[in-house]
Amino acid sequence: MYVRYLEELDTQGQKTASSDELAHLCGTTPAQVRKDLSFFGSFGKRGLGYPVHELTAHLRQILGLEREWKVVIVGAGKIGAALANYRGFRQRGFKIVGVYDNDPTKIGKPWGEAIVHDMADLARDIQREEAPIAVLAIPSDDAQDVVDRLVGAGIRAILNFAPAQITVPPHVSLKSVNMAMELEGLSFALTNSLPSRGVA
Amino acid sequence: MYVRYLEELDTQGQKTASSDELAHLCGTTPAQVRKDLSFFGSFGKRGLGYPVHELTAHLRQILGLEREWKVVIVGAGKIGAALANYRGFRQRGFKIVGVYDNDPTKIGKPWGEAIVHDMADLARDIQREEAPIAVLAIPSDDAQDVVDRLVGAGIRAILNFAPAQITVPPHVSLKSVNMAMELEGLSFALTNSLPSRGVA
DNA sequence: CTAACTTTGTGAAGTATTTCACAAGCCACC
DNA sequence: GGTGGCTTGTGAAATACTTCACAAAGTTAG
Repeated sequence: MYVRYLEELDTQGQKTASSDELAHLCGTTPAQVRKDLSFFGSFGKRGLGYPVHELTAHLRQILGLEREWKVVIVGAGKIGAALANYRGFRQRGFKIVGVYDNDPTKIGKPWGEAIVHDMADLARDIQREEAPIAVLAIPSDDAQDVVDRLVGAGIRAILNFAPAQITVPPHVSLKSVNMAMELEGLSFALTNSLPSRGVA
Repeated sequence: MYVRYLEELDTQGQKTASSDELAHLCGTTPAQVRKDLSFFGSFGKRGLGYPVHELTAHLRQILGLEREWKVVIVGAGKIGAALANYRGFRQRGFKIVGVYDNDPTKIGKPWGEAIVHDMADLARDIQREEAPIAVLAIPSDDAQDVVDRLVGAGIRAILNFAPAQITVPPHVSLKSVNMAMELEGLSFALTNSLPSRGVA
């Protein structure tokens, strides 16, 4: 989050930013900003704030954003399509090296800049391309099966959009995004008139 | 999360579930399950566990999932398309009452079961339909503008997919999902060989 | 009915996270 | 070069969250 806003400030030509300013941008508190950043090092100058450009570079380094990550998308449905075309991924250094599906009517068809590959080739291609990250956009029922195959092929991280509980071995990182559950969280907030922080 | 798995158990005809069983399903601990549930009431029977069907109903009540929520989707791009067609929303009681865009080449065109409406009508329709929830799938640059208009029209909750920082008044609930940021989290985990919980 | 076994609900203990508050450092101006 | 006004970095305090551990309550079997 800090990287996002620091890059914006950098583009605008701002040289330094105080913890107070970053806190307002990110919807948190100045103390939180200072604690967070101090965890990784001592980047700021007292009386002045944090050097925007330099701090951005430091954080990008820490987050591993200086390199390009190869990503495969599994599932050529609507969500897969949205993700494959999402410019934000490419902009931020994630290169989509393949889209996979097991639907024979989709395999071989063009798909944006790429074509849809057969899921049967997934394991081979992951190893050949050394793609460490997979984005999962398939129905829940198949999710764990596909994950097991990905893990077997040596995948190291998975971003899961299927609304299913999934398990992976400890050396594989997993993040799940469940859109219906996000809406249900809002339903709870509406039902119980929870105050919002006003920021997200 | 509990609702999701309880519904599954209910469908399978299971009458009761222990905190231990729920914990395994949800990737947490039995103590956590008991604490979470006890926050809302005392639902379980000692020696037996929680009554699956009854607990589901209780939780759905608490979460406000017993009613139907009307939802508008703003932005008829790829992400909007994926969301509009996402069956999970409808299945879980969220009814999409309209899709809006400001692109003249899209307005009036069919869009799944609905047609794309002009964003100019958004405020009027929200008031007429009394749709309390909006899903935002538009470019970041326009996000805050559109949010302000939604708030002005009386929207009460917003699920935002634009990678932008957005502010709303305290009476409006806001949740943001930033897909690139999720990937960046995985990048950090890979770069730093963080162990995963193995579950999500 | 009793005894052995389960499982909840919950204070208390243990961790983790956030906020406070202030010394120390840096800049700018005179 | 000294002084005043900012702002960081960070221990300590406060708060939040998770886990422990066990009495109480229910179930099952004989």
